[in-house]
Amino acid sequence: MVHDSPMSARPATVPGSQPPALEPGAESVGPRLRRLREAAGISLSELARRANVGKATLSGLENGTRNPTLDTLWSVTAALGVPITALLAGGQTGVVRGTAVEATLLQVFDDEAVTYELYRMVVPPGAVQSSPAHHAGVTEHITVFSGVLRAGPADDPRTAHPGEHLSWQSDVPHVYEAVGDQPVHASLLIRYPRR
Amino acid sequence: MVHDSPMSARPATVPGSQPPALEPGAESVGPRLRRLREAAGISLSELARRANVGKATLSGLENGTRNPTLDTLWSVTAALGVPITALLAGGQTGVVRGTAVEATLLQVFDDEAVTYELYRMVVPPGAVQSSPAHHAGVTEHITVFSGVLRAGPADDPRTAHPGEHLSWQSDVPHVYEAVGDQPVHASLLIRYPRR
DNA sequence: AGCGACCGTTCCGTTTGCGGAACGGCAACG
DNA sequence: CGTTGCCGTTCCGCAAACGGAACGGTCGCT
Repeated sequence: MVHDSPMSARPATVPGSQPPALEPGAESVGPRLRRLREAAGISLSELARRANVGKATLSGLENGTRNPTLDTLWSVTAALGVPITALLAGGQTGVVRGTAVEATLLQVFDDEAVTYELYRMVVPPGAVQSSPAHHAGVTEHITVFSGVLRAGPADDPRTAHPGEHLSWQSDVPHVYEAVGDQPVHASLLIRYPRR
Repeated sequence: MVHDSPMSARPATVPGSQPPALEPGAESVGPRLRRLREAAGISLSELARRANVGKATLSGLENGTRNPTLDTLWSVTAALGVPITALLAGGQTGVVRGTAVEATLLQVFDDEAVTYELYRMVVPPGAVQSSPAHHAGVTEHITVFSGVLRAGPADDPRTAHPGEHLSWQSDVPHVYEAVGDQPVHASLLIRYPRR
């Protein structure tokens, strides 16, 4: 079930989400494609030829007047020799904001009986983030990049310095807090055993 | 930051690249979407409702009988709260293959004085991967997803079960090995303090 | 100048992805 | 039982993305 995101706030997938025209990240696809093509030093016509797509398609894609098909994206990025994520990454990662932390969803792993969500987390100094209990069996794993983090179960938090690791069962309320006046950068891995 | 990707080489952009039907990675989008949706614990109809797409679209998408529009992909992944790359990634990231392990570079973090490389690692059973010493100060952090891993300094490896964590100083030769006959899936975080 | 090659855009008929409305299947109720 | 509710699939008219063929513009060359 909707494994609650770490900060309990869902990424605002507003129920009545009505994309008015184009998605936020979509409009950047055109410019990005154009830059990639020009970096490869080939013309629009040439790329269209190599990718086996129409020049009209490519033109419209670069100018943002078309809503390309996945096939088209595969063809174009393959012909450019870049991963398809080069056009799509970064724009719309799931960002979760709590009162004190900001976490960006980087990857989701689905293994046989477990789902892992990997976040990149920043905890600014001067505030404490409390997070309610998750479902039973959920564990969190943090590796600190920089700063000093105090985190864990609300009644028994622990401290980690850069390069160190923390993990705990998150079926109880837990907290995150930056120690000192430096923000904490860390990776957060949440493990959800599939019920 | 411009962390040069480890494999900056162009993937050969075959001149006569003629994609016959569907691209190699495209066929995996359907199953991946289905698993993400089921991991979120919601029905097809429910996801269609939240994403403002037709059930027909979603059904066809999961079964691989449609060639979705970028708009559709944005809507669906946004409603799931995952980055769009969760459906598309994996095709062309930097893959590092050793004699026994295969690691996919997911992210590079450059913080003030440290660089982190985050890998997704698979260790097949029946072989031992030896890795030479890195520079001083380099540490490795592993979280096991599935399988049982035995890894660490060559003279003192330790064992980790699913959900458990290992870390060690990797300035000495170290090893990775799957215990039992199941492959090990894990995340590997390597920390390089900037000299 | 004229000519040819190529550029990127626009027009247009065909193809196809799109959402809405059915459909059958299944489980939970009265 | 019949009814209700939701599931996932299939049918279908419509909007739109598609490739091919024009188009005007800008270079080199004769």
